[in-house]
Amino acid sequence: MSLSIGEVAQRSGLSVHALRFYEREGLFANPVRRLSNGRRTYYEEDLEWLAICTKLRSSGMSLAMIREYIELVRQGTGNEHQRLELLRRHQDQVEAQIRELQGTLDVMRLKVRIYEDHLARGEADRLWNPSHPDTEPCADRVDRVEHFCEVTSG
Amino acid sequence: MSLSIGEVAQRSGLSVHALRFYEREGLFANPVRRLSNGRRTYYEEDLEWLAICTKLRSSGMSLAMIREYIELVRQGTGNEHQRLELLRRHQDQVEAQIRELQGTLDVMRLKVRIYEDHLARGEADRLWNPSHPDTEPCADRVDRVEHFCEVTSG
DNA sequence: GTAACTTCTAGAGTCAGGTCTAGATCAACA
DNA sequence: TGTTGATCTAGACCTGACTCTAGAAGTTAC
Repeated sequence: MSLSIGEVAQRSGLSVHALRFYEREGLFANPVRRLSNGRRTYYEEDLEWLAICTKLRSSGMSLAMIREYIELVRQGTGNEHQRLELLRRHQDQVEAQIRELQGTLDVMRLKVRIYEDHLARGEADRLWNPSHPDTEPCADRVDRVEHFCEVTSG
Repeated sequence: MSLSIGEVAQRSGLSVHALRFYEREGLFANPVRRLSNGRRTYYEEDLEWLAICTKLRSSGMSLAMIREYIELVRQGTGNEHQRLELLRRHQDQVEAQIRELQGTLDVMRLKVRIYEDHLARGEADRLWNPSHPDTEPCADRVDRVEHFCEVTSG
């Protein structure tokens, strides 16, 4: 029921280096236990917490914020308001991030479509009329100003 | 119609340091022009590109990828397939990131709700029955295993 | 018993993406 | 004419989140 650092690394997806680093940084809920020979030994609940931890990390929560949270947890009951506030703060950040990404995504989809159309036309042009007059005079400028201007004005 | 580095910094939101850094890193579409006294001078199109650039950055596109893109643009027409592929690659990344964030968000919303309920009950308890038997025996464990377990199993 | 493997600690190195400093030049104003 | 203030270059420094190294010691398999 107890795991070595290597096993935890495998199961959590974190490196042994990262596990030691997280410990130094105070990111474990409980102090990591040692065997009599000095080696670290982990339990199921450590893995559970690490899973949460990496989930929060992947949503962009900083190690500092995770430490803040786990410190509140370590203090025990009575600070739930603070924990709630902390989670809400990150939730707001994540929501803002999603909105931002959605915005960029819309623009990129448009851009991709324009390239696709351009290529389709370009290939057709080459088949029918190699020196088509509508060909862009300066790909660079068209690229930035026409194809991407929605970014700047949106 | 031409702008100093300070003006560009103000309008783009990037620092003068960052602008010089971006230039060194080859992130400008055109080489930045200089006045006779050696000072940089920028044009509208540089601002437009910087706006695009920061949009892409804010969606997590690395400077390396932006450079890759702008290098294709600089090469002129003929590599639209590569540009398209590059944009699609990033689009996929952004989509994956959004899905990931949505997942974390769902979990956090649940967590927040649990804290809210807990606080509501906790306060009610305190009013009616200060030593309510349902009170959690170990906030720490409950916190990790009960409240957050959806993270590990979802 | 010895080779191969894992772990330990302290501390150095890495990478991205900037940020800041020093010392010089240049411009604007009273 | 002196004083701000903006800019220049080269290069050092910073932060966050690891990652790696060296040297020692314990573990496992044959």
